[in-house]
Amino acid sequence: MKSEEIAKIAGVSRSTVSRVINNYTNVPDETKKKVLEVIEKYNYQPNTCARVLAGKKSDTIGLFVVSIADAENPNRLYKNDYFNQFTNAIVDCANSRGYYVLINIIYCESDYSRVNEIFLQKRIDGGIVLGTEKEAETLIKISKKGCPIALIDYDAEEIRKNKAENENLILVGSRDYEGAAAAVEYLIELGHTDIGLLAGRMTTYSGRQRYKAFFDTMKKHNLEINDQFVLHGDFIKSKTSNEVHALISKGRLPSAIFSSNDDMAITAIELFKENNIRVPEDISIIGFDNITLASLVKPSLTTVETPIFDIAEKTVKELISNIQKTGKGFKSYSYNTKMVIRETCAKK
Amino acid sequence: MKSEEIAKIAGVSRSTVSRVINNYTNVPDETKKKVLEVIEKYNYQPNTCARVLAGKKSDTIGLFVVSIADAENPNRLYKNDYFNQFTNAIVDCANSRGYYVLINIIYCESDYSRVNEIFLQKRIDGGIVLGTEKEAETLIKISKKGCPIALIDYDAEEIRKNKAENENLILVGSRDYEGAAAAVEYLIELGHTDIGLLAGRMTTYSGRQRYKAFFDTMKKHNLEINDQFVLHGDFIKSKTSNEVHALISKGRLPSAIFSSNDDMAITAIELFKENNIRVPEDISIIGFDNITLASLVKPSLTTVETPIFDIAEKTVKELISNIQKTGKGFKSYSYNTKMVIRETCAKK
DNA sequence: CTGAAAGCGCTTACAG
DNA sequence: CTGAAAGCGCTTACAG
Repeated sequence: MKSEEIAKIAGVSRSTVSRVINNYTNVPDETKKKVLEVIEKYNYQPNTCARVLAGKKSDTIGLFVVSIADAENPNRLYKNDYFNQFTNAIVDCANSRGYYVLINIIYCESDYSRVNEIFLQKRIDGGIVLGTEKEAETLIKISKKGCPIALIDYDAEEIRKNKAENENLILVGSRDYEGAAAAVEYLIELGHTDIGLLAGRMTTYSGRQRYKAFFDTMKKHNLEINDQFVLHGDFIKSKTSNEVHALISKGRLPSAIFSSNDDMAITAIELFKENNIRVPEDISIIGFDNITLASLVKPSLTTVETPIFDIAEKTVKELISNIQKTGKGFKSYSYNTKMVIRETCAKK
Repeated sequence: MKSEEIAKIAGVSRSTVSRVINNYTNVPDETKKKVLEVIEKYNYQPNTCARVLAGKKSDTIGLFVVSIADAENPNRLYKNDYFNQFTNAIVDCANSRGYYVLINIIYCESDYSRVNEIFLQKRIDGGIVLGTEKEAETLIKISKKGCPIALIDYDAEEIRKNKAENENLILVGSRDYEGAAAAVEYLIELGHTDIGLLAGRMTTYSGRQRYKAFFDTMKKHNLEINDQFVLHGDFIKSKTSNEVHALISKGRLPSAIFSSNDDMAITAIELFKENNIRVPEDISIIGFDNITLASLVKPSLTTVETPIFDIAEKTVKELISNIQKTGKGFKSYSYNTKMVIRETCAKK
């Protein structure tokens, strides 16, 4: 069924059918009603490709999820709760605004070229990149060519520096520095002085912010940091296991650990338990993100909540506004985090 | 950049450029090389919509995830680990075979019309429906019109009955009846005779199979079933809480419970713990699915593993083969489940 | 207010 | 082996 057939049945021209579909104001109610009835009756849906080719938008957003999981794990992303929540929230928000979501997983640097390809193929009106802060230059270049792009968890300051003129770039994230600082302050308030760090991946903005906040806060309180207690988990389960194992085998432990995300915190807690190190009696630990799992593990994880749903919603909303040119220009938004106190931290 | 410009630069016609792109065999190597060089140099990507309009496939698969989560939860799907794993596996498999995935969340019956709409809009070449076994008739009707559709976790027998002539339908699932029967057998072997059931949603195939297997296996061993011990959690957390609460308040408990999925099992365990009922000392519990969480909760959950990745991979593979017409006809595949013994079941 | 016509960027018989 | 041309199903100036 195509618009021409609808036109014939309704006794009008294709132009008029098109005007009705596209909500032109200069179609008399009667004509409109007649056409809509036929459309309804035959369950007609305009061919999206023909519309796009004729100049309409595709109403499709590309979601590019950058996997940071272990390369050796064949199912990779597959188990990352944090990304899953984001993905669902984004799909949900987009769908409810009448947008379709084309989802892509990016495993390696060369996969970034897909972002550009998909834009060039005219498959999408805009893109959201979620994950490690890689290839920012590539993405900025694409956005400068007129493709609206939203970046989640990228360093706004860094990008703003010389890209302020960019009209198609949106940055959304959370104030992780403040969140991480609050977490460390909390441990200090509990009386801890010998605090360790489970650091995230330095190629991510959040990884760096949480790292920096840890050192700054410790310094602010004149607390020394034992190099042995700075573990590089890189947001990866296997690396975290290795690092925590190494720590345990050295014999001496900090009295508390700030972990740059929940996944690593949970991995660490598992290992501590296996080695008869009690949490929080022997060691306190605080995570970051408040993933679903955080409230379900035992002991439940004290953590800092990232407002995933708010971030996702804002990202979708602003991206759509850029696509429709209702709002333009470089935009950057940052959301507050929130401490969620549960069972893994005790007084020293 | 369009094919005509590439043609001009390469000194050939649009037709030839198109032939190169579409891998026609009758293009001499030299011509092919020349054209490919220009395409490469200018980073040309053909406009997908123009290709589709001219008769090509869109190389896009629609993924329709049916949410069964609590209606009152605004984030709904958002927290369902089981679906997330499926989604990721499907995207992963499709991407690696050169297919794009358009993802949609279906919340209510009326959302099913979107499946048809998206096909009619020519946005997708095929669709995968994942979730509760609703609206099978609607979906079968769509597939009969020539749209390849794959259904995950639908009742093959039921559909096969009078639809064997359907060329575009694929069913993939797991042998849940056998898996559930094995789980109940396991509890019986441990010496349990007073076994309860946490039943899933009866509108799902897996919900019914797991339910039926429980009753059949109990009967096979001449074990009585106490009506009070049959709880209807419907795969929903809040309903499960209510049912388990009611059971606990009645005072008498079964010595073991077969739960139709891990989510409900984990919810139940939480409640038992809150009421000082020890798992597995006071009550044994076995789940189904082996979601990520199952190995992480304490005590870790004994369960029956559904081979999510295998199912996803097979679904994508067969759907693509139907799209490309390399393999045709009604197809139905079923995968074996596997017991994963952990810590939540003890001898009676 | 509305129709005829051009055009979007491809692919593919068709003819040579 | 290859180009000119028709056609895919829309939208939108243009003219009336």
